[in-house]
Parts: sequence; C-alpha cells; structure tokens
Amino acid sequence: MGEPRRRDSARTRKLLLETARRRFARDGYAATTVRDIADEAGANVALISRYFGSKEGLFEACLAAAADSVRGTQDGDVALEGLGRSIARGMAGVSSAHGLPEVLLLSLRPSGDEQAERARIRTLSSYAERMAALALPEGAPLPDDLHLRGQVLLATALGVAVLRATPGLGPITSATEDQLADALSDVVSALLGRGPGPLTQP
Amino acid sequence: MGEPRRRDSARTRKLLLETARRRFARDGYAATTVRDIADEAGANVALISRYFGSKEGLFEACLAAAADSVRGTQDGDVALEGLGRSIARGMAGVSSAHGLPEVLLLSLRPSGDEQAERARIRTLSSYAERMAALALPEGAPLPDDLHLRGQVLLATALGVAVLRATPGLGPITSATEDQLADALSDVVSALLGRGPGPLTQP
DNA sequence: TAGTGTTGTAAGCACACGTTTACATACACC
DNA sequence: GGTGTATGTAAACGTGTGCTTACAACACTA
Repeated sequence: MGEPRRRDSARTRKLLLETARRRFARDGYAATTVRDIADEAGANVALISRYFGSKEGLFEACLAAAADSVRGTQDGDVALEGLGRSIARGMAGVSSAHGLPEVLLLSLRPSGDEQAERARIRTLSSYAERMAALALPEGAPLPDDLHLRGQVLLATALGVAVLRATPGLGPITSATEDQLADALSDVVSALLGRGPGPLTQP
Repeated sequence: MGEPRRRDSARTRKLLLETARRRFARDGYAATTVRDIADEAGANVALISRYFGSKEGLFEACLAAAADSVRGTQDGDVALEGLGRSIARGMAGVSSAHGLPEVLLLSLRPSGDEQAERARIRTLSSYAERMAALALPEGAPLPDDLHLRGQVLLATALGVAVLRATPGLGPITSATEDQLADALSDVVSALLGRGPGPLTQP
C-alpha cells in the first residue's frame, strides 16, 4: 500500500463523524454548528450534507457509531460484583473518549427528531434493565422496584459522565479508574445487592 | 389593595423568568430562543432585553432564582440518615417543578458565557461538599476521597433529574417519593456511610 | 386636563445558521 | 493523453437568531 490518497471520501467521512461525536458530546446538539465540525475536521461544510444528508443525519450516525463502539469495548459477561469496576473502566478507561461517557452524553441531548428520540430512550432503558437483571437468577422476570434501581444506577453513571466532562470541577474530573471503581462498586451493591432496604452484609 | 394593574412590570418580569426557567431546564440554553420564551409568557421579545439585559442575563437570573427556591425548600439541617429522603423529596415533592431538579437541569447546560459557567460550577461543587460534609463531625476537613464520593452522590441526583425528565422512560419517571427515597437512601449510606470500601453495617 | 415617566408593541438590523448550488480539481480508466 | 466520475471548494440562499430602535398606550401627578 502506497501513500494515502489525497482525496479519500471514506477518510473524510470518518473524520467528520469523529469530530461530530466529540463536539456533540461536549457541547450538545444545538450548540454545535456544522461549520464548527467541518472546520475542526479540516473539511468543507457541504460535505456534511453530502455524506450524512443533514445535521440531524450526522447526529444519528454519531449515536449509532457510539452505541457500536461501547458494544465493542463492553465486558462480555460481568457479574454483579464486577459491575462497579466495569462502569468505572468505561468512564476512565482508554476507550473513554469513544466509550461509555460519549453514549451517555449523546443520549441526554434531545435531538428534536422523533425517531432518534425513541432510539435514545430504548438504549437507556435496555442499559438499566441489563444491569438490574444481574441481580437476579438468569431469565427471572424483572420486578418493577429492581427496574427502578437499575435506572437509578444508570442515573449515577450518566451523572458521573456529565460531571467528569465538566472542567474545573473537583476530584471527580481527575479521579482514576480505581477511585471511581471504589465508589461505584458501593453504589452497585447498595442498589442491586441482595435484599431491599439498607444493605445487609452477608 | 384594588384591582391588579393592567400593566405590571413586576408581574411581566416574573412571568418571563418562570417561563425561561421551565424552557431552559427542559430544552437547554442553546435550543431555547428568546422569542419562544416571550411568546409563551405572553410578552414581547424586547422586554427580555429591557428586564434582563440579554438572553445570557436571563439565564443567570434563572440560575439564581432556581438556587434560591431550592434553598427555600431545603430541609434546615438534615442528618446523613435523612439525606436520601431529602433528595427524593426534592425530586418528587410538590416543589419539583421549581426545585432541585430544575437547578440540576439548568446546571448541566453550559451557556457559553464565562461568568455563568463559573457560577454553575461553584453551585455544583458546594452541593457535593455540603453533602459529603454530613459524613464528618462538624468542622472537620473534607478528605479528597470523601469529596469524590459526595460528587458521585451529586451525579446520582443529577442523573435522576435528567432521567425523570425523560418522558416514556420506565419506572423512574413515575416513581413516587417513597420509592425514590428507598433507593437513594441506600446510595447515600453506601457512599457516605462510615468506613471506606464496601459498606459495613454498624 | 396637560404633562411625564413607565410599560408594551411592531418593525427592523446585522449576523449566524443549515443547506444548496455552481464550479474546480484530482483520480480511475480507456 | 483524453474523458467521465468522484471528491472537494467557494459562494450564495433563505431563514431564524439575539438585540435595538422608534413609537404607541397606559398610569400617575399636578
């Protein structure tokens, strides 16, 4: 393989997509302009329309790509005991730039589009359910209060992603994976550990 | 006191402020236009500039007002044991429209303005610190890991506010104060309860 | 009632937005 | 080399934005 082609639509498309993911996650959909994205990607504005149809189309592509990359880096099957660390790894790990936090941050910005909205809700919902299901024997039906607790755990992850993306905020922005894992593991066992009410140590 | 004046700048100002609080919290700063706000408040666009100087000024007024109203409805001095319920009350209580969730939702939307940005971060920071301080004897200095845990708790509150504002999402949107209090109390004692590492029951 | 400051309105300004168009250039193939 | 298509560029379009201006309607006091 020789020099990279000076004109390479695949590369340009990918560059636009990656830049858009970063900007949408950092600044939100409405606050990000297509010219911002194009300039930062070193491309022309018109190419966004060409490759993604519209700003909306670009955003949906970002959502899809982010969901894919988190599916990729996801630990195959985590037990309840490892869930806290798994979330912490998603937050602080090497893949954090294109991983869990990005999906979460993208997921909290309503795009205005009906279809993207439903996809967003479905994604969030299934996350919460899968985490809550770890507290049950495989295949057991998910009771409503555990579903709620799964969503509170999801809320924690979402909030941590938001706060970690806030520069100048205290320790949480600079916390290591281990430090996060400490706190998050406690939250996981408090929410999904056996027995209702205050956690009882086995 | 006689009939209300047909022209009442105080009333108009308040109307604009309340509408802005609702819209900024629901749609975010960038996605909300001053014409949206003025129309919904039944006022003229120019009055926003007159009363608040600019859209930015209006947003800062919203932040301040929201911080005030949560200070008002806040339980005077909560102990660590009551913190979970106190947060749940803030989330689900009668004041939820103008209470905790609103401050949190306003706090997660960067406005683009430097000064508002600092106020936002200061608000978040002090929340986390006050909550974390409940785990210590009065006046004791706040160690860094507890500070972090306070911020994770804040993250949970923020995430719950976001998810509760997401229509169509599962149980968390419709959960009662009691149901939320159950889960949140567990999170509080897991994060701030005595002793590091996994919670040990006294 | 005449005068005066306050409150509200309508129109417009300058600019940034998303998108489209018309055109230039690099590449692949003959 | 010559030709057709893929790729990239520059400029413009229409619209919506935040904000200002010029003016009208009201409330109040003398």
